[in-house]
Amino acid sequence: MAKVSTRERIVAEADELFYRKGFERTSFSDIAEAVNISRGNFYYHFKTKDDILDAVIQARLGKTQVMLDQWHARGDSPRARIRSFIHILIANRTRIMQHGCPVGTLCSELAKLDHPSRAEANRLFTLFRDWLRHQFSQLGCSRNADRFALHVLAWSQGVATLANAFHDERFIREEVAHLEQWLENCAEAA
Amino acid sequence: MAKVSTRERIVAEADELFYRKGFERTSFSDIAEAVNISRGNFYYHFKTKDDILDAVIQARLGKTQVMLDQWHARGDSPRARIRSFIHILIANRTRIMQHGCPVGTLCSELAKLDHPSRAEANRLFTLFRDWLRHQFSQLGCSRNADRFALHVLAWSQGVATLANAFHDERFIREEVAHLEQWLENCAEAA
DNA sequence: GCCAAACTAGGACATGCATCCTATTTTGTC
DNA sequence: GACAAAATAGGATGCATGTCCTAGTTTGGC
Repeated sequence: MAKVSTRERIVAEADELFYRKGFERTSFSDIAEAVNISRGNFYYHFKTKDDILDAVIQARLGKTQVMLDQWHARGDSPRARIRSFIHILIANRTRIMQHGCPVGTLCSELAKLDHPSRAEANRLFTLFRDWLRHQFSQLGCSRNADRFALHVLAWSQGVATLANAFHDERFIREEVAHLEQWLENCAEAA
Repeated sequence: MAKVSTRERIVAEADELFYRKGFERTSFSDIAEAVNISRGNFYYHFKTKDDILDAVIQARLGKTQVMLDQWHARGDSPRARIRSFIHILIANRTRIMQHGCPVGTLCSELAKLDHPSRAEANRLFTLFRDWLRHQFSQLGCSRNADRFALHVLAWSQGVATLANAFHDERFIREEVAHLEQWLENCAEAA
């Protein structure tokens, strides 16, 4: 059965709404309505809106870690794992074109709000960064591992931002191909 | 004298505040306080908050066009002009690390809000895109001009997003150097 | 100097929001 | 089945915000 707790449902719906509408634009009523509970009940599970944000960030961190672990469990090569990362852009293209990158847009929004949880949200970036760095190291790019990691991360972010603005799927595919090509050659360049 | 009109001051302060705090987070009171006029006076100049946003976008479009024109007036080569574009990242690095790219963050925010002025804000991207495409054409990359334009734009966006998250100036400089290097070679690759 | 038009001030209003409070229902345990 | 604890409902509260309104002040053309 594995009944989903109310708390988990709140976090899941908040996650989705924060992604689609942004953190600030999402009200308690929005989430309560989505979860189908009363607004008052809410405060039994979370004291403040910021608490929900924290829970959402933790949930995203957890889900991301699970995803990365799964890629490792498949026994792929480091290069294939990096390719998996790049391919998130393709897999999630529809939503990225609609709402941008979940990580990038959240971090940008919290930066503008100068929100206390900003640092915690940035850990989502750090998680990918560290993971990518590790893959590049295993690929034999130890010296440039962190630079390459940031490079791939930045590239993905840029693609997501523009894909969101221009709603352009072809652009995503072209840039992904371009980035994959770079990935094939980067080991030698190192 | 060239006395600055109240309207112009409103637009200038709103521009700045929208950049620093985001559109939604910026209230009428914030702008009124910054301009040093009463909240009521405001509505003599702008009927709604959205009207101010439109004015800000138009102002940004105008300023951007002026900047591009100036680069042309200097008589630089197309490649040097593209380099000028890339160097915005360096010139504005402090603010980018604090608040991100003014264009990217605005477009992202309006996308999340599903705001009517979203398309108009995207014209800021289009302005750069068309201009970059033109430069690449003159560089002899006609076939890939638009692809390259989008590529440079995306790259810059990605750098701005990560620089904002990680507050990392060295990263900006490295990526700019990297991008300049790409620029030197892209004509041949075309 | 007069007068209409441009401009400014500041309070009023309705709305939406995060948060709080209290009363009621459900659930787990003995 | 009793009872405490967990969970839920929904109204109350206070505050900030966008918008409106009306009354006062300044300014430019004659």
